[in-house]
Amino acid sequence: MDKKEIVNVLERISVLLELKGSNPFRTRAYQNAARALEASSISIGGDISAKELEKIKGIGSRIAEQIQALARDDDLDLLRELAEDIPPGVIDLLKIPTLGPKKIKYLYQTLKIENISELELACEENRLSGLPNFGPKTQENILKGIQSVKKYSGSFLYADIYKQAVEVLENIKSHKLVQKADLAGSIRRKKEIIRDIDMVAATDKPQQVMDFFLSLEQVSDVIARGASKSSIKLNTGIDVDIRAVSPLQYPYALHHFTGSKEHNTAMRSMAKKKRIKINEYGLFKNGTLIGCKDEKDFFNVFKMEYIPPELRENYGEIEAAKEGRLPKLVKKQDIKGIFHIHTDFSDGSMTMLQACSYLKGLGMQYAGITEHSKTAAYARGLKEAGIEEYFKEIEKVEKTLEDFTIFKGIESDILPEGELDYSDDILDEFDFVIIAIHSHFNMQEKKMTDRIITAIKNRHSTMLGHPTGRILLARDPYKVDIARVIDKASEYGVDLEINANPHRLDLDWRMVKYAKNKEVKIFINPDAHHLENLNDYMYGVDIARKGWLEAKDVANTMDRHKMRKYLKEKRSR
DNA sequence: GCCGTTTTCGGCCCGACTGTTTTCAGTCG
Repeated sequence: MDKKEIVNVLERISVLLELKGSNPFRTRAYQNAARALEASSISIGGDISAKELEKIKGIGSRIAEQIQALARDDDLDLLRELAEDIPPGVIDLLKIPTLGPKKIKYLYQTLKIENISELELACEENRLSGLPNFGPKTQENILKGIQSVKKYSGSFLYADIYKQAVEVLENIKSHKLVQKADLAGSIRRKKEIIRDIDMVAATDKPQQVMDFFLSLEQVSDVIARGASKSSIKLNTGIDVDIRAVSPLQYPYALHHFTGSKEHNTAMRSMAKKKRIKINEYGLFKNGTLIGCKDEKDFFNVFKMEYIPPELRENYGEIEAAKEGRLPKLVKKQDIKGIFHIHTDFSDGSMTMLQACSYLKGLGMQYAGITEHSKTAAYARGLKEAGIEEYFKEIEKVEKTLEDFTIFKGIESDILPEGELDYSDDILDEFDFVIIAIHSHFNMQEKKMTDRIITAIKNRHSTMLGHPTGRILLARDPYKVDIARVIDKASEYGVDLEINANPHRLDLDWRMVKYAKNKEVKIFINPDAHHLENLNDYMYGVDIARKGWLEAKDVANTMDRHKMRKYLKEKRSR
């Protein structure tokens, strides 16, 4: 089993233990271990040593052994035993809001409810109402929850809901009693998938702000209404939570509601050792508030650097902030040029001139045009005969634009055996080559990994495009040992792409950090087919930041002269 | 199950809201 699968197993054990009602701290130990393993840069092979694993904080002797067993045999007695006790459908019940492990366990034991459909039927037949601690309201809420899960997946793409979030936020800000308001939660942390929108408002009259919030025209349902905290469902299906606090409490509340839960837990635990209590209202030493005017002050109380929201995942940011070694995260302004652009030469809708003029208008210095290669017939991939015309067009457009460089590129398919689909002679003519998988997704992991590594070894390869092939909320990544791919990319001097298309955001930020540790450079590319997609590179910058990247880690922060030299050196390796 | 400036046992983050109760457990973030 590879690292990612082992992380999944540990998370699964945690969920199963929770459903069994085991010691909650044991449950959390597995969760923590999963995160710790995921965040570590350790490489997992069949011969991984327990000692090596135990060095990771959060992994003790017992779990180290279990990870060893998983890496070696793909098997674990504990998991098998737990899975025998609990049918797979029961785990799905956790997706239903208002339903947690305790209630699920009870329903499973008393009513033998094993999946969502059975639960729905039981609610409709009024079998829940009347059970101890279950009343008519609970039953109704569960039914509502099931409908919501069925109708919406319960998850949303960041790009799809960001606008709605800002719209609601602007509404809140417009209220005369609101002094300050910000987005918080996963959207502020720039997670690729968002389950709900969180915001915090500073006001001296929380009740009036709550009333205003609940009366917004986008509200389709009120989930909770409290004196300082409320939740609503928007008519687009996503929930919004808002918290109103006094202006004095605002920085603490903003930190609290930005999370993540794991970051907060670790911060509180750390604070507690210094006899400081953290809650959403403040930092308290012996019951006395430690004043902070903003989040920067907040971290400063613990002699920590300010931790940007993107990094607050308890992936090592707390230790790094204490030691003053947080990265200076890459910014949108650092990006000097854009690669991975499809024009109407293959399956794009814009002309080359439109794309490049637009980028120049954004202040960019260069573009790397990449049409699909010939195997991608569905996308009108370039046949050998069309390449000369393609180059001529590039040269023509380049001449019309002053101080702007266009690099001649191709997105070359990686064929099933790992070969590229043009001859060496032809590949030699391009300034750069993005290698990528577009077919034969269903391969065994080893075969897929070897296929990609074979392509990485090709001296023409500049970078690996959308490295795992995932489509968020739609298609799983193909089976690939991405850590091994990154190791080989590092060895052979091939870069990796963060595909910034909001449906992809591939490479995943967790692995971006891994790539950084392996000194693999990253290109942030929009994979644009339409003019408006060219701006998507900004989502890629968010992901790069979330993966701890600095400007020097991102290839397309180079100016156009350095980039030309860089690409040339890559070709001659 | 993990961990240690309260160290090898005894803790393990903190609070709001809901729905069920009649003082609180469960869920959520």
